[in-house]
Amino acid sequence: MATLKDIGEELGLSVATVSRALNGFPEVNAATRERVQRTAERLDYRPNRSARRLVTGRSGMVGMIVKIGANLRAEQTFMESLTGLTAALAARDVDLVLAVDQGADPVEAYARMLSRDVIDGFILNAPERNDPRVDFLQSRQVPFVMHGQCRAEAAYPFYSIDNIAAAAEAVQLLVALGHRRIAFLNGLTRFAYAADRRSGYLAAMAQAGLAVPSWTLAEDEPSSDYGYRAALSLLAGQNGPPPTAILCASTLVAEGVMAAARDRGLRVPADLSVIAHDDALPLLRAINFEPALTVTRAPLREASVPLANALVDVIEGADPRGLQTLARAELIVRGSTGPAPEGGGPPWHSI
Amino acid sequence: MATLKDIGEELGLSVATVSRALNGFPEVNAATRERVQRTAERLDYRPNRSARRLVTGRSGMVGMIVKIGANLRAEQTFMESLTGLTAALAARDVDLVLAVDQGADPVEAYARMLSRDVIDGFILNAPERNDPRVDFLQSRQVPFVMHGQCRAEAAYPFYSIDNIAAAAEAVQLLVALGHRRIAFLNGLTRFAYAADRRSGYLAAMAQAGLAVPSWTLAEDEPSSDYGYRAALSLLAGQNGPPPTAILCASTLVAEGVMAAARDRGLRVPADLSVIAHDDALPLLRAINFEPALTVTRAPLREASVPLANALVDVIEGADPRGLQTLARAELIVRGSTGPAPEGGGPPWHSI
DNA sequence: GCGCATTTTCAAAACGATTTAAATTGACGA
DNA sequence: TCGTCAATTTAAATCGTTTTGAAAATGCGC
Repeated sequence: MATLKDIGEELGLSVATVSRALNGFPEVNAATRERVQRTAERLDYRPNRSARRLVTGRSGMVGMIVKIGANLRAEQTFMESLTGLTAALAARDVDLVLAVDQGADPVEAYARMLSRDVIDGFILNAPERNDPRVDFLQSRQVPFVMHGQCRAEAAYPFYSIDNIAAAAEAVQLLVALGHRRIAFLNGLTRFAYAADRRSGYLAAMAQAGLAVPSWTLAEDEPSSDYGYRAALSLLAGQNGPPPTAILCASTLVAEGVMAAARDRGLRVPADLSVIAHDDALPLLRAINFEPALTVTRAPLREASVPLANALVDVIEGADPRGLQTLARAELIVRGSTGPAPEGGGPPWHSI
Repeated sequence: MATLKDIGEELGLSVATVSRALNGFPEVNAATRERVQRTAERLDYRPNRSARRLVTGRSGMVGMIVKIGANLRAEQTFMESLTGLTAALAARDVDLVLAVDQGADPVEAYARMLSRDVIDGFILNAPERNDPRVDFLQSRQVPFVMHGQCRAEAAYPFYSIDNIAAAAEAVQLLVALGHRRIAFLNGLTRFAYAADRRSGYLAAMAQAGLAVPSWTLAEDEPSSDYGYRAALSLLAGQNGPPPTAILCASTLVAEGVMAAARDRGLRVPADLSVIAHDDALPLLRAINFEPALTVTRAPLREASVPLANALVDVIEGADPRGLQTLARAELIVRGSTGPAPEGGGPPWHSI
């Protein structure tokens, strides 16, 4: 393996100059830099990370911890994130070290990884409200980037979509189509994304002057099964008149809802409109639904590059406040939403 | 952060002695070692990994590459492996670097990771027959450990279960129960595990003098859906008399088979015996089947510790031939297997 | 008390990068 | 000719460990 010394000897230069030339320092002669770069290329030079780390204190590795659960969805979205992240990090010359957490304590896995002393920073995902990992890492002064939370006062970099707006826009579309009874099969509100969507849904409903009885706002692990069961229960109308539109936490949930509608002999969108949030996972595509699914679309993979760059930047000392992105989900109207049947019927009453 | 020098100064010893004392070299006085260890403990000394690596030339990181596909099963088993592996590697002071491969070339992702020059070795899983990764890594002299293949002449460490024996034992159990028409819904035989099970199944059938028409030996991605469709087709008996027993590649496949039996009004095990191989994944447990599923059981997670240790050993220069484990699957007889109906009926004829 | 083997310890040299402080150029004006 | 200044380059220190070769300390037999 070629070293700086090898390059220096080859060209009759000191390692210091070679190091500077390769790291883009301004005080090196343009011609010299050119020669150094060419030789480095020819010798297939690659810096020894241990040596670099020994002196800079950085390792070029960031950590990510997977919280393992029984639900497939988390694994799927995790895989999708992973794919993009490893590529985006590699472009910044950083590797991803992975660990799996199966414990009860949410910060223990982070502490363990930190104690191994090879990590420059972390990528956090699936944040809960007041996520304890944030306090922990901040108290230890460990750089990290958050995927999925957008607290305005946050002192750390994040990338998230505007879940409040996404849910609100979905509701507004349905309201414009004449719907008055719009149910929401949300994700678990202990997670920030679901809590935000809940806010957006409630705000938009309130703005349209529509009541939201508690039984029309469900929450659960967003699975197809959940969508099916919850929709059946809603459409049975035991607690009140059934919704004319259902807003779904994910395309998986929508899949279940569509199945439930079919089983009850309802047509989509004539009898029931269905709209979902779409992470654009490859497995279950909204356009393949029958009818094609109306969604608020925000591809998960688009987060990879901003997240990777933000983390590397903040590790290199950048101001986190310049590294906070709040992306918008795109509303894509397809065949699963339509005008409310019979003018939408009467709205629900509050309980 | 305390260093060797700190400890040395505290005790009036040289760093060399301190280093030796902590690393268990025999030539250091027992009393000195004791003193050093106590001081190290007190100062909360932890070796600087970069410094150590700089001199040993190793990084303390091993790589693993996930082949991404559309099938959930791979992700699930991958997650299960990951959990155990990261823990087992951590016990040997090694971290796991992960990358995701979505390309067509099976070795490209390995080459890319190697070129980043931070990896001491690899963990390979899901080997195919004559897996090209083996040749590639051997030609580059990169240490690796293989999960799931057991070639006797292999010059690398591996951990695998005896898939030939597992399939054979399952067949033998069914034969002992009087079954003559035993179908096999195998996994994809381009993978080593499925090729081995196929051999075991065919050998055991031949030994029992039972014919195996080609349509009774299916292969596919082992999903519940595949089990359902394949079982329906088998039980319809278009190609010949239906099997009285079905051997399944996984519990997922068995789930589909059970559903198909139910839909055709067949009772398990009175009309149809079902047996599966069980990786003991947490999601779908064989005892929760109705009736409880007879299986050849080999928990995936039991591979983690042997794999991690074998890899670290071979990186440290151990002879790979001492690091090859062929584990046995445990045959667990539960309610889904029983005596063949009507004495098993006539065997199939060869085609 | 001496020589000699055996423990035990030490100083110094790696490892390969970054970075500080100093030295070397060459150009220019005085 | 000399000094000054800027532009480049360099030697050397540094990071914290492992390891080599040598030195010191110890124990033993005589």
